[in-house]
Amino acid sequence: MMLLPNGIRHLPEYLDRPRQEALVETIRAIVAEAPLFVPAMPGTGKPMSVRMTNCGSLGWVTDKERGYRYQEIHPVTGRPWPAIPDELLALWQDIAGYEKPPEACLVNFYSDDAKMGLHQDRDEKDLGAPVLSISLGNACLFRVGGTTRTDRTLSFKLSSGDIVVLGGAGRLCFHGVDRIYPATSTLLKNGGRINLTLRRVNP
DNA sequence: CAGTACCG
DNA sequence: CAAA
Repeated sequence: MMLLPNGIRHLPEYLDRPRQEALVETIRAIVAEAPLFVPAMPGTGKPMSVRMTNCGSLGWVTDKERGYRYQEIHPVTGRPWPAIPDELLALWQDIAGYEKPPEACLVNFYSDDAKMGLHQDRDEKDLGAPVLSISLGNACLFRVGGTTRTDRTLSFKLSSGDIVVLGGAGRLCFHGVDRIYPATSTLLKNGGRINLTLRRVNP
């Protein structure tokens, strides 16, 4: 386990290849039920480069008019999100060290040219629970900073099967994805990267 | 500002 | 507003 500044935990190769493959199949089923959508920035409506969907009782969404929020239904289909699969609930039990289960699992799909700007996860009412992030597919350059945007940042590579835990002092740290490294994994036949983010929303 | 322009 |  790699301990980074602010107590952020990096668990390299936490998931072996068979577990990664099983997760990808599970995600395929979720995406079939809750299709990927293009999120838009609040105010400007500028589309983000990632596509996303969710599973869980709540999903994180954003659009021009209403901005960042959690809601119970898919913004395009209007249906409830699929349930969080047992394998992810088990992962949370094993790693998060938090009594209540996650309510939201954000599924972000990064094409090989997608990025995610530095941001904080601060839309959850329960900031005591950690945020658990799972990487699948092509590697990425991940960047983490401190709790203000101007704090110095540290960049490192995340590979398929890696898990990052933002908890404790690191819960509100700025973080983002600067680039995807194309063709660095054979897990996803069509390339790209999937990130799963498990979060507890309500105390 | 979960975004991006610009410059060196 | 800053890193890359």
